[in-house]
Amino acid sequence: MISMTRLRDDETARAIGRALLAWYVLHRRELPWRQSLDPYAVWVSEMMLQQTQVATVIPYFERWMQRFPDVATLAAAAESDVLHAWQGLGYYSRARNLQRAATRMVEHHDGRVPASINALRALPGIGPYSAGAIASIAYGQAEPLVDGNVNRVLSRLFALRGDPNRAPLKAAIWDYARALVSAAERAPGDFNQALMELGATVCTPRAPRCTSCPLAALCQAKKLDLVEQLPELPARAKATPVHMVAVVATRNACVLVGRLKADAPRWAGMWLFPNAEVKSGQTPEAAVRDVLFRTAGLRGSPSSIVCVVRHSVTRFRITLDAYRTLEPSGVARALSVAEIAWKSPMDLAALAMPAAHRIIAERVLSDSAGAGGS
DNA sequence: AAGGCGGGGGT
DNA sequence: ACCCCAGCCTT
Repeated sequence: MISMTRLRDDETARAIGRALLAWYVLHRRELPWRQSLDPYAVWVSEMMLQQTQVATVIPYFERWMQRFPDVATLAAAAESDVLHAWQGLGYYSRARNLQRAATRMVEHHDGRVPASINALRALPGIGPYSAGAIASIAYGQAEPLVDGNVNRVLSRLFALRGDPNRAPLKAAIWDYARALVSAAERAPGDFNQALMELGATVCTPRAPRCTSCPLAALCQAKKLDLVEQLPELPARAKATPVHMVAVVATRNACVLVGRLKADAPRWAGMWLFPNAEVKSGQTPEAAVRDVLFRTAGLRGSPSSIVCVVRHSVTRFRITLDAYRTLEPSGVARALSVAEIAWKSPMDLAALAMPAAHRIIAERVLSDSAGAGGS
């Protein structure tokens, strides 16, 4: 492998920069957030791209920029609007952090996205990666960044053994990234984007396209036939199956939904159908009755299945059975939620719901439209 | 249906 | 320096 001391003042770093930038000019994808270097747009796109792929992000980004075109608009927005705009992207703390950071920018940074790494790092939701991305892409500073793509590209390029997400290799990769971006000082933002673009489109996790790679001649993993072995990421734990039920309680052509409390561990402030895990030894029907009573104080039993939603989140593979419960008895009260409401299926569209519950809501709407039309 | 991917925050 | 996080896409 090429040592850091060699790389720092070596022609190798400049050769890598030249080859990568020449490739990037020809192969960069035209993406909405690349049309301007507005720091706000760069920041929003980076937050959206953190755990979500480019193709998914594009329509969200465009809607977001229409709805919240600048820091001040975002800071002043209602949280429910922010969550609604983020709905479907997942990991909703990203959206809440975005708005919290916007508020701080209004209070402490003259309503602008700060440029210094330290000021960026102090903002909620901005860690080492995002700070480097904003500083280099939006402000042209020679700051490094390391994400999953960079881990993979540099692990291969320099044939680095070990887990890139753990010390000591983690620190070494940041050092390599810093040395490389410093050697590409004329265009640090483009260099960093080129590194990630290469990882996303050529130096892919599986079946990398080495024959199309501008760095193939310099790649130590290719030379040593280690491309498929690197990076050395640990195997993930297997997903745990979880069985859950959701209740679609109906009354007067409306359905019952609850808004989670602000301190809920996840989906805080969002709207969900009453739901609970089916504990071992418990029947789904019992789980439905139980959660309907504990959430809203209503008594009722499931009559039919609305739909079954299968989705995976982190290390859980969830099967969510949605049960229709007709005319439950009692007056709905917000017991374990911040607010409980009967909504017409059409009105559900205005609420911020996580993806699995949005699927149920869409099904409820299409069922009700079918019933009304027949 | 199963497997793969990831940056930030909290401890 | 860990561990955890409640999604989506590809195979």
